[in-house]
Parts: sequence; structure tokens; C-alpha cells
Amino acid sequence: MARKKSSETSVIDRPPQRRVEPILRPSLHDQLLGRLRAMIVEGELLPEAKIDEKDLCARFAVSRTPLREALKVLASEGLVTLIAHRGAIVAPLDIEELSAAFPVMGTLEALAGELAAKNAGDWEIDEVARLQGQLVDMHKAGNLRSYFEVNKMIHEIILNAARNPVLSQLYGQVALKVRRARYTANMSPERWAEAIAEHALILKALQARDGKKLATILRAHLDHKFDTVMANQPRR
Amino acid sequence: MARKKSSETSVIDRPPQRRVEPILRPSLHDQLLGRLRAMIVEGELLPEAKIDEKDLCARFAVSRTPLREALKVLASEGLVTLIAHRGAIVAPLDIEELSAAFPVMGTLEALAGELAAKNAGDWEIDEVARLQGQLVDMHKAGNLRSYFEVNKMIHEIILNAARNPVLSQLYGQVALKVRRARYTANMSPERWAEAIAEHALILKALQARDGKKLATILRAHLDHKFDTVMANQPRR
DNA sequence: AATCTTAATTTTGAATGCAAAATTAAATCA
DNA sequence: TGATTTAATTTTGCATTCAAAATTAAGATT
Repeated sequence: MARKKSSETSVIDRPPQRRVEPILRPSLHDQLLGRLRAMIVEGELLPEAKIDEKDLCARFAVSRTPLREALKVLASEGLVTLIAHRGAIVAPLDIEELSAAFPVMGTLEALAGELAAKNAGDWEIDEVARLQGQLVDMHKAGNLRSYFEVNKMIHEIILNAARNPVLSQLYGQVALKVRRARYTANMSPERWAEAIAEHALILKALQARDGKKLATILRAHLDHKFDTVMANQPRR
Repeated sequence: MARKKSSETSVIDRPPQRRVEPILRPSLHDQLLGRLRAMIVEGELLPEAKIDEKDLCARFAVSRTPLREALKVLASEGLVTLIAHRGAIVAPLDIEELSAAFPVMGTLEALAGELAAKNAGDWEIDEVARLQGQLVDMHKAGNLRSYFEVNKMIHEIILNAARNPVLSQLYGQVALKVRRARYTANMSPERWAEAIAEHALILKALQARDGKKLATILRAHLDHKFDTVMANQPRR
């Protein structure tokens, strides 16, 4: 694939160039989307809290236009609720919806497991094994926040190994809902130990590339998580 | 729950009022969202076609603000692709993505079937039976468009009977992608007859409230649809 | 004083305005 | 002529403005 012929007077023949990181110019709307999503999922913006456009615009130093664009998207994701002529609130976290999210997430994880067992590269399995080690470390250290972080990474690797972008996208959406509820949940020591044990099984099934078994374990794993999270929901 | 006490001077005690349809004031952004989504799914806007904001604004007689809000949401749904500083195009319909959508849709339908077998009201099962009759009629009449319509209704009833809003939401998203690809697909006569037969099995399993069986059939049904749709994709 | 009006203020939804970037058209040069 | 600049035009991304609706505050009424 040679360069197009030219008279070469003003353009000097260049040596093969090293690929460099392109300069990113993410749109305001896109950046806001990420920031706001994080704020909601991490509980910085509380459920049912009114979203004060004026205030947020000032805080992010942007105009209302990109902010409102981001809000519409968040609304379509279910993290924000728009009320006609009355603006937006952080979506109330609905226990009904939360419990509905679990079987869906479970099914998607099971599918991810099945596909990952087929499609994962060895390096990905190794990476899960490595993170599994970290998981145990975090448990020993009693560092729940880091535990969650590593846990999330493991599940993300499995998800990516499934090689199914549609699955990834949908999973991401449910996971947001669950993560939001789980964020403040504290695990009982027993449950934590159990979760670690389950993760050992996950790794084993993945290494054996046993899709069916992996699917089953992941589904059970999620059912247990369901119990933990639900037990932690403030009743009202 | 009595009315709050009051002096009753200016407000006359009213007889119980009949509930009436509230006057809807859907936001422009919301209406546009629906219209554009339909235009894309139904192929009125072709894949990769550039979205001309000016033109669309003129056609819908709105300003760019609500249009652009709708476009961001459609982008988050994957129906539109935003290109930095270059506007939006109708999302290219990616065969990879399409084939990825099917197993996901299959899993979600299977879950819907399982839940519906448990939670469906009898009237819903009857409704599916009624529509099943229509399906056969449409087949006899050779009316593919109406067949699709009724088919969609059946699957929607099952989905609703699952009583899981999260499932419904996610299913809706994948279904859009598939429906878009399927929209122009023409079914072979053999495949059409087969689909009818499968639908009879679906109804039977639902009536027997056999969740496992229903799940299995729905998944198979979708696998077959996958073959049909993929066979109809213009190769390039 | 408690309720009901009415008026002032704020907030929302959408249109318009504006600078930067991208595209197209025109002008230049080998 | 055909490639290459350069200039003109359009489009994009975002800020600003504006009318309508909602909220709050103030004033009237019993």
C-alpha cells in the first residue's frame, strides 16, 4: 500500500512513523455523563435528591446545554428520573427494581461465563488467577473497598473474554443499578469468606474451560450477592 | 382518608369524579426520540446515513436543542454513532454486533419464559392463545408485515408476564437492534411454517406453565430466527 | 391566624447566537 | 491540467437568551 504518487516538492518523504496517542477532545456532554454517573453510582448524589442544574453547571463550569444532554442519557439508563417541567432527580433506588435486576444480571453472567470458557485467551485466565490472589490478600487485609475493586476487575475480565459487545453493554447497565445499591453495603465476615471460596471455584471452572459449570457457579454467586445486598437495604 | 378540613366557602364539595385521561405534554426531546428511533429501526434512515440536523429540524419544526438531546440518547442506545466535530450518523449495522445480539436476546427470552410461566395471569395466557390464532391467519393470508406485528405482540405479552422491569428494559434494547436488521428480511416459506409450529409449542409450554421447557423452546426459536436473519444480511 | 389571591422570583424547556472546526469552493502554481 | 493552497461556507459544540410553567413570597380576606 504505497503512498499516492506526488511531485514531492513541499512534502518530504517521511520515515515510517511511530503510532502515538491521539489527542483526545472528549465532548463536554460525554465527560459530564461519566462524572455524573459516577456520582450517582457512588452515592455522592443521593437517591431522590433534586438535581440542581444551576449548581452543577457552576460546579463543572459548563453551560446547561451539555449538562442537560447528559441528564437525558442518564434518564434513559434509569439513573435519573425526569419530571415534566420540574427537572430531574436522582432515580429513587427501588427495591423492587433492584431485586428484579439480580436474576437478569445472573443470567447475563452465566452467559458470559459460558462464552468466556470458550473464548478466553490463556493470558486472561492467568490474569483472573492473579487477581484471585489479590482478592485473598484484600480479604486478609480486611480492605473491603479494594476487595470490591478487584472483584469488579475479575468479573470484567470474564465479561470481556466472552467477546460479545452486546452482552457487555447490557451487563454494564444492570451492573450499574446493582453497584449503586451495593456501594454502601457492608458484608458479614462469613459471607465474605464464602464469596472468596466461590471465586476459587470460578477460577477453577474457567481454567478447566467448563462453560456449564462456570455458568452455574456465577449464577449461584450472584444469588448469594443478592441476599447480601438485599439484607443491607434500609427498610422503609 | 377524608379530605383535609376546610372552611368550604369557595370550594364546593364535589361528587366523586370520573378519572379522565390527563392532558399529555410530552417534551419535544421525548417525542423526537420515539420518532427517530422508529425511523432508524424501520429503515427509513439507512445505516451509515449522515444525520442532517438542519434538515431534521426543519422537518420536525423544532430547534436543534431537543433534536441533539434525542441524538445523544439514541447514541447511548447504539442506534446512532456520534463522531466528534462531525455530527451523527445512523449506526452502521454491524454483522458482528448483530450476531452477538442473538445469544443475548435468547438468554433474556429464556429468562422471560421461565418467569412468565410462573407469574403469568390466566388472561395473559389466553391472550397469547388468541394471538396465536391470528398468527396462523396472517400466515395463511401471506401477510408478513402483520405476522411480524402479531409475533412481536406475543413476545411482548410473555415479556410483561415475567413481571421484571429490568428484563423488559434490556430486552427492549437488544430487540431494537435485531428488529432493525430483521425489518427488511424476507422469510422463506419453509421457515415461516416452522416459526408457526414453534409458536404452537410456545403456547403449549406456557399453558402447561412449564418454565424450563418454555425457556428451551424460546431459545431455540431465537436461534432459528438468527439463521433466518443472518441469511438475509447483504454480504459486502 | 389560617386560608386564599395575587404578584414577584426562580426554574425549566426550547430557540437563538456565536466561536471553533470541518467541509467545500476558489485561486494559485508547477 | 492536476495537485496544492488559500479563502469562503457550512456545520458542529456549546453558551446564551427567552417564554412558559412552577415555586416562593407577599398581600388580601374572612
